[in-house]
Amino acid sequence: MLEWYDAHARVLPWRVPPGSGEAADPYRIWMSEIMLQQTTVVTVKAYFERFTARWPTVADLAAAEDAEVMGEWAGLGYYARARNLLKCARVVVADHGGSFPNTEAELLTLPGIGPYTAAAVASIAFDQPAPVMDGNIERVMARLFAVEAPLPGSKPVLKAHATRLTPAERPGDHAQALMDLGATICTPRSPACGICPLMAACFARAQGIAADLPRKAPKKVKPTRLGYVYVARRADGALLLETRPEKGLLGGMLAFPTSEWSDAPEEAPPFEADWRDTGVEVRHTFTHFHLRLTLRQTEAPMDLAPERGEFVPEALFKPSSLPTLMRKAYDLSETDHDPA
DNA sequence: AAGGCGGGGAC
DNA sequence: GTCCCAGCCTT
Repeated sequence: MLEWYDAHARVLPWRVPPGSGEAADPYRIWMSEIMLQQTTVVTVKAYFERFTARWPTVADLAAAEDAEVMGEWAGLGYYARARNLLKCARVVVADHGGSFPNTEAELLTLPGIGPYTAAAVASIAFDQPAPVMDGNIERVMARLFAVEAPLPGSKPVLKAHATRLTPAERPGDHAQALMDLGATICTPRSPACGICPLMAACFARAQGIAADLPRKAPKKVKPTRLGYVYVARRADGALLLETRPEKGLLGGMLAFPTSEWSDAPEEAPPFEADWRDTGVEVRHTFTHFHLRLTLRQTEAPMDLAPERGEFVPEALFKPSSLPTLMRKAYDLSETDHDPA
């Protein structure tokens, strides 16, 4: 596995090339692992570059304003990660002298760091033989040992296989090798068994069932929820926006006011006005439901003091600081701005 | 143990 | 449209 990795390791912004002798920066490894949770490498790259350029050290990040970090994270999703990222940076500075702890057990106590991330940081940044388990490695183990029991019940068996294979030497490169393999060869559909370095050892390949593994429990159907979203613009271009509550969907993110989201939502405009029915529907799909928001718009008087949210001057408003649902509403709203 | 929690790309 | 992704937290 390590020979294959030395020859084929992907070049990634947070990765130290194998054999370079360079030490990995725990801050950068941690940052990349948080961003990579349930998120593809392609998506993460640009965010990782922006974050590390703006905040080069954990102390820089710990000193940042909450709104700056949430705005920079906008579009990446799973916003609890951004809130925990900042919490974690502040704990590392306040309680660990600005250096990440170097054991799996200590890392596991930090906000936003669970079993996967603790093992990944311990092995990649600190060269400790902590067995790393993620979706890629689960799939590789299920195929390598032809585990036919469905996920998530089979997780303990897959973890046992991964633990047994974790070497004392270069455990971080071993873990990254398995993840690279899962991402490029042992893919969910149409695995490229013909060029796989583990071809000779793989039981699923021998049985011709590689593409059928891992089996998974059937998923639930996503319901559709409805609602209204209210875009109010003043003559000077300022937009009415609010910061959503810390907990829950899009927590801590900038947003246009909306009604409740349900089967039969009631209108809930942020202030009394002649709200135009634009005839536009904003469609978006979250992890567990589809959403359709009817777009309402109005011109707000300059002297209005809203009870919800506040008017953000045009010069201070960055569309890129909105989560994608709200960015869609902004792009679909009728204005003189260029949707491109 | 189960459910909440984003978004984009591949098919 | 569905499935998947370097998962974590709450209940």
